[in-house]
Amino acid sequence: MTPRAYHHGDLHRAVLDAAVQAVLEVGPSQVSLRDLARRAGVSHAAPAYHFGNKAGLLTTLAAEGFRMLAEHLTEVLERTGSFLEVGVAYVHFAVEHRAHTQVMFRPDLYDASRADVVQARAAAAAALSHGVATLPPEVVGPDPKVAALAAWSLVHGFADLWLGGAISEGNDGDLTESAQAVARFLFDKGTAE
Amino acid sequence: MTPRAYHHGDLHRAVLDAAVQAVLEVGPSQVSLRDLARRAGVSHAAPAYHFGNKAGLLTTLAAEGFRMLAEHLTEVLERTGSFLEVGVAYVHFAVEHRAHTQVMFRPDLYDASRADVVQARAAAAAALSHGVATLPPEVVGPDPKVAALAAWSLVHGFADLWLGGAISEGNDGDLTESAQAVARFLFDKGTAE
DNA sequence: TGTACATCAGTGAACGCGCGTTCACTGATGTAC
DNA sequence: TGTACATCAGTGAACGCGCGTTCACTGATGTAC
Repeated sequence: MTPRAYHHGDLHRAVLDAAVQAVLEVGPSQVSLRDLARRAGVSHAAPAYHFGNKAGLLTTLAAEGFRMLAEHLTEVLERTGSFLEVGVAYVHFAVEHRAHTQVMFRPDLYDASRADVVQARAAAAAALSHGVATLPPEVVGPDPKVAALAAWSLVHGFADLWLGGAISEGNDGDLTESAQAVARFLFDKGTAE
Repeated sequence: MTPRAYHHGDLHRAVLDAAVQAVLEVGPSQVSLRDLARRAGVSHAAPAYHFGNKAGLLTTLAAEGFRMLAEHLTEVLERTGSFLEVGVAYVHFAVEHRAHTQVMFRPDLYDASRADVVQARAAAAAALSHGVATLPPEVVGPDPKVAALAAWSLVHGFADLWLGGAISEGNDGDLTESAQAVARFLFDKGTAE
């Protein structure tokens, strides 16, 4: 009943949501503030009011993404206690929050040194490391750092290849299954068969 | 002594080289034909003459990248016979040919269905698969496809994280060493310790 | 309950810019005879 | 060796466009008294 109030209510959020949609449609580098304003139904100058400029907007989106990822991984680890599940959760996150992920790992598009990004990103990395730390020693091997790095590389690479369309071909469909199989390949050395 | 001949000689190559440089400096999505023309010292319309349009230029660059990658991996496999070396070579390629790699795995920027890209890309995938096929059965496991996918995910993810600046922090410097350690983590299950 | 005032949220016109693409053109090169 | 002609490679002016950003503004909201 108030179709176009002067005050939007939560334009901050609306612009971010529009950005997610726009990233999915035109890619993270083609997003324009004017387009987001159009999508949100406000004047073209409004987004700049909330985010300063384009980089500011994408920085906020990246920080949000890392925060969500950290929470997601932590939740899965606490609930399942399985690092395999955490790996699969990483892949799921990337696919389900494709837009955020695409921005997060393209730091040339935003200000990667902004405090909120740095913090959220560290939290996500910590969640992964905590997961690795729960694995039995014979799986982790002599250097936990290497194991963590391998785990991160594996799930990140899998997600990136999937998102880039490089995987789907030979592999028919089911993402979870593929992700699990690949993660198992890495981490089921000494554990139960 | 012929500072500005009307005919460049090999403008095709010169524009591609300029594109590599430009990608390194401003990112693959910010490359503009006019900038490449400037870098190559020709009129702004010249690049379009050779590549049709911007997408055509990037498509050519992607195809060239996949071709080089396929050759590189094949060469290393034949020379060393070690799949571990192939994995490390993949990472090296991504780092040494950062510009090509960045374009190759951003198919929204180019025409991924063009024949030369499809072919070169298949060749690179085949080289990786051949590598996996040479591993002892107890390492590959029951499903060679999964092993190949895991291998690709691992090296690709490692390279992507490295390029994105996500790795260098905790890990001090030496790329080859890190890449080897990570690849060994994946593939030294049953093999010699 | 009412009024004055500060602050917040969003507007819309204007700017200057670099871009992709088109197009008629021109200079250089190659080929046929 | 010379000439005519076709083709190739690159030019430069022009077009229209969407963009980021600035800025004076205005409408709505919140607060002090």
